[in-house]
Amino acid sequence: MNLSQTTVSRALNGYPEVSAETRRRVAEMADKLGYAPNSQARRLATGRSMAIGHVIPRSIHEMMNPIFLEFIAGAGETYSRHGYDMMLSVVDDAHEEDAYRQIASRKKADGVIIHGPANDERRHLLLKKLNLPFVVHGRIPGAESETSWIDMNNRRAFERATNLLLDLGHTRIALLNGLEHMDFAHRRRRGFEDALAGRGLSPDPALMRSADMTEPYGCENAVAMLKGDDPPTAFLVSSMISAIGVARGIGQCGLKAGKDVSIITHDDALSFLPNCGEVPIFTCTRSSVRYAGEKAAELLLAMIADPDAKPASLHMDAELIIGQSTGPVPSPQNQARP
Amino acid sequence: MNLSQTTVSRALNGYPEVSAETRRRVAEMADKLGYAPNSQARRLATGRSMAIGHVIPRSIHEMMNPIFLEFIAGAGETYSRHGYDMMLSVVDDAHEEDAYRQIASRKKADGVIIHGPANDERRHLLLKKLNLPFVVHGRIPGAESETSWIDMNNRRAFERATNLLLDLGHTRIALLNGLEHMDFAHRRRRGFEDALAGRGLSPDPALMRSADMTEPYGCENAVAMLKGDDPPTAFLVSSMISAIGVARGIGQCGLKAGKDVSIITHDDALSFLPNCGEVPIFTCTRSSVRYAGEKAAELLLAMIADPDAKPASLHMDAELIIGQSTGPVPSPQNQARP
DNA sequence: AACGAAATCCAAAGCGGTTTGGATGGCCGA
DNA sequence: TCGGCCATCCAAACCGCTTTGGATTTCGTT
Repeated sequence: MNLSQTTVSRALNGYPEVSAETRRRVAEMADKLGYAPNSQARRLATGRSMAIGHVIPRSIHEMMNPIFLEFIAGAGETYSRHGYDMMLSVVDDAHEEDAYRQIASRKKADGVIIHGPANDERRHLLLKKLNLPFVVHGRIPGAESETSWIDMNNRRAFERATNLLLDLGHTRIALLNGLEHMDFAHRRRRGFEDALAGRGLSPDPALMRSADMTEPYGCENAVAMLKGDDPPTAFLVSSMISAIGVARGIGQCGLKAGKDVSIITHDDALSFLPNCGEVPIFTCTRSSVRYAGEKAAELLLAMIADPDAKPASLHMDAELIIGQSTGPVPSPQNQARP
Repeated sequence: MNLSQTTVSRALNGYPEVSAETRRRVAEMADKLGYAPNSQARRLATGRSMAIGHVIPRSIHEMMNPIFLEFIAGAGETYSRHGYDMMLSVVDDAHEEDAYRQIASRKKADGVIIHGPANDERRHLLLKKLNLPFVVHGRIPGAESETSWIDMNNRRAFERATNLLLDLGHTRIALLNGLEHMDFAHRRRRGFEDALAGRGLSPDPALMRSADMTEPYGCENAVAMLKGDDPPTAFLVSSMISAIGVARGIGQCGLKAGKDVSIITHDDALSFLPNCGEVPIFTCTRSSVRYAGEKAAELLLAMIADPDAKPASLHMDAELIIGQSTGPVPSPQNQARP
């Protein structure tokens, strides 16, 4: 070859100061030799780490679940399409701040994604101080205009779902929500309450729960409520997984979902829990969390490419899809009781 | 301060050639200034990337599911405890090889984990050629002794589970397996068949399925089989998620799981699908995939620390846990039919 | 009191790229 | 024929750390 390091670098990186012929030769050689620039060296020289960080606390919370993975899968595709790496840090809850500080001071990533913002979120303040670009998956209450985020309209989705149940004649509607110190769950609850208020109804605390969205959570609470006096005729559930539990609970009580008791769940469109077919099993509000991951990544990469741009955000509406799990409220005399 | 770069580096990295007093001063200063060595520079200088790669194909396969995430969570903890980063690459199926090549040639990671080995696995050959340390989660048939791996005893687990069902009097046992071109599913099937053979029974192809382990997969096949002639009295299922589907299907047929029809499932101990309590919902073979992740990471880090060490492996046995979903085979006259 | 070993610390040379500021040569118009 | 302008290519500086090989100081010994 007998070419300088400069020329090789320029040829490989597509700079114009190199002839087409030379570029071809370089590419050919690199291919034959299996050469690719050492990424550490390149990162050091350019000052960009070409990586996006995701720090996830170790605790077994809602996030550490398939929804999170699906988001990651979406984001990961976008990253690799743009030549970025994805860096995951699984840390002790107490060291979450440290993790961000390390990413910033050691320049481990060019930006991060904030997962699962809480009602009293503070991570964004730290990240601003650290001057680390970030995008929020969800929204930070009170900081909507000064941060970049992507979120679905949780309030509206649950308002619409509740209205559907009300239209079907249900008035005793139970809400099995996620942890309400998380922003998304908080909004869903507001949507639920707003819809009830719109019909002059007030929510019954006995029919509202907030916890990690496991399967048994759905089952146990469904059974408890259905066996209580004045049981609900419908359930509004925050996750497919819990909804499956609710369905099981309904079955345990000798009732039939979609007939004796209605269910509407939120469906994150998880790959291993398909809820489709001609008539999906569950009536649901659906929003692909994988798509959210893709978009969040795009947003973040754009921010990194143009640091002076204003914060951007994407607000998506969930679809309301009718499935087999909803029906009109049964007339009292037909209403089976355990 | 007025200390040389050399001294600072040594102080921070715990080398002995620096006095305790100086080390203290350096640490203090670093803390006050929020200084931490740039990781790219360090990686370049040391030649070690201090990262472990996980490449996951984009396709929606069994891996891209909560089980994978749980493994990741376990491994991630171990990594961060040892100062390693975790690098995830989500790539197009066709580019999986490229991804490994890049990791090796650009020195993006010091080692990788192979997920979901197939019956005709080849990735390990490439990695050997690339001289990239790796650990297999699962086993590569025919390469057990020359690779490092961690696996549960799939064959034995399903053999024991099948024997339990046989002991309860079941002879019509259905197997809803994962994709059998994957090693783990292949082994589970062998366990199932071995147990049957041990009692002089031969498996009925009409009662065996192999597919992605979704919820509907469980439900649809359970319904189809139960409505067929000569239906099974028990199901052996490869995943909790599908098992939930099976339970739903059984309910749809007007039968009761654990009474009319038995279910044993494999339980990966996923956080959002707890199957415990005094008497777990499902009788299961259980093995924590999160623990597997921790151990795999430890194995790999050890390999990296001592490249000359022989391949090591960890073979774990699953627990067989009795839950509510199994019972003796119902006598023919009591056997409800849809 | 002189000497060698041990304890500390430092200057400078990598690590493997990117980028800056020129050098070189071919081709054009005057 | 010659100066000027591109089009190409190159030498060297730099990115921020680790590590090598020495220099300097301290201290126990004889």
